[in-house]
Amino acid sequence: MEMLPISPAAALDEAHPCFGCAIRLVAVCGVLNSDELAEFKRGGSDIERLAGETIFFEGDRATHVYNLTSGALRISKLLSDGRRQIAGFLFPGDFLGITMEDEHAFTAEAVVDSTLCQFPRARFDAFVDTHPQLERHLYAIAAHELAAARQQVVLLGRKTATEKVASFLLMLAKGPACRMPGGDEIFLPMSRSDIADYLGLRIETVSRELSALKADRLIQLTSTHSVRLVDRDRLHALAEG
Amino acid sequence: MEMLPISPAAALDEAHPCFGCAIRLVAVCGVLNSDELAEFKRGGSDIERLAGETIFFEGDRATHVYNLTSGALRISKLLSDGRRQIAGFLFPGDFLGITMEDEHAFTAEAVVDSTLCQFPRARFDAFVDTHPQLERHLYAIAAHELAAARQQVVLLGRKTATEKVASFLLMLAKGPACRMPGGDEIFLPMSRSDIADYLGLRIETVSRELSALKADRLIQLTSTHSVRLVDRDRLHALAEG
DNA sequence: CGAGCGATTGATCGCCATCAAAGTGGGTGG
DNA sequence: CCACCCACTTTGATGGCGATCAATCGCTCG
Repeated sequence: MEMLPISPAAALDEAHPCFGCAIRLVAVCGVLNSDELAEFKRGGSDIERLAGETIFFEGDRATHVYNLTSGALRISKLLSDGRRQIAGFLFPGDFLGITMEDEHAFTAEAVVDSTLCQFPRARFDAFVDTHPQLERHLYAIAAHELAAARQQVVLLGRKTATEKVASFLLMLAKGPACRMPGGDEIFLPMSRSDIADYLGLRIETVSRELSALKADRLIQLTSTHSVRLVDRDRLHALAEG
Repeated sequence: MEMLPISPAAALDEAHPCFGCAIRLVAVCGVLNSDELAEFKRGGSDIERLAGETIFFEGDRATHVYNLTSGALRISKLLSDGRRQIAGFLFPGDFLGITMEDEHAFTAEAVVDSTLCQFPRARFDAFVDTHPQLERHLYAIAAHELAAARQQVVLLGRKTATEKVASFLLMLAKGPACRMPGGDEIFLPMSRSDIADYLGLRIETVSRELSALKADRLIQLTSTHSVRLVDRDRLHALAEG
């Protein structure tokens, strides 16, 4: 997910409800000025979810929209026999709730302890109606998510297990959310099971592919939840077939 | 793809450039009134593409947006070794060109002889800026495409070949574009190769699965490009695992 | 230190890909 | 009008990648 074009937000007074919000500059609210932001924020509330807890289930009425402020989420869908597909991960600054349907088509859960900024959908829609730049921004967000979803379609439809895992690591490395302080190390907040269900594989296969990349000196497994990318060029070559 | 909520468009004078446009009521331009539509149309032009011809290639600069007026399109991506994934099909009324990038990420080609309404992107964007209801509509379109792409993610990541083919047939049956005059028959404008590349399968597998569904009396293959859905309930049961 | 869960590694299986060949149908030219 | 051609589709035989079944490892927490 790339940085969206954002109009510069004004500095906020310390008393402003969004003062100190780590994601204000990249999130959907980043296009609002100080007064607009204050009005916007009054319509919402902060909520927390521990790792594994649910924001909403598929089939739930889509009563709210959300902005992820810290942590990580997964959006997933279950088939009747328990097979699960994860359609995406969300990181701080990401917007949750793009839909035109009454009911959510996917379940949203916290991958790790997370905090969100929550808004009733009706109020959010009304606010958007009066702020065209927000409407524009929402369209840009939807377009980005569409591009990401179609990339995942290519990955799932035509890539091998090795290519899938290499692509996944490079995708995380590209976004700012999973980069670790040092240079080439990335943080994997999600479990092997989450990775497998995102890539359309089983956990054993993910584990084997990671081990194989390690054996080939393309990566180092610095811990179960962190990976160092040793040779990005060869990783890219692998990822694109 | 479901019908979007459309404000009723006024009847058009016979001299109006969009008079007789078969898709005006469902397309992106459907939210415009007669005068707006005339202004909109002046910025665009009609183009034709024969079956197999390209609208744009992945990597091309995204200079235009399009509205499909007749025929069918596929949007696809090639891996370096020639593997192809089709990310979606477009039918009359569908909008082509949702992207925030300079370059198209996918190739768009005509599945059958097609006609499109073409607009320079800059002019289109300017027009959208002055017509908020159009912006809204674009957002709704993007949200729908996102939902469709994520459905395809689930299909590609977790469904079996049988489930994929059953889901595909039901998807086409749901949209109005492929329904044939009679009740349960649907028209498949695309080749087996297109179907295979959409479902992440090979053409032999698609053919075998269709034959198996026929043998099980769930469908009839009325011709290579048409299928009669005999037992939708069992088809649904198959499609959802 | 032991329990328990997630991750890794190993052995075997099955679905779908691949390789191969025959069938089908639409279009062209004789 | 008919015969041929070529591309697409269907059907058949075999193989490989990733799933499944199974066992061990290793970390965290009580």
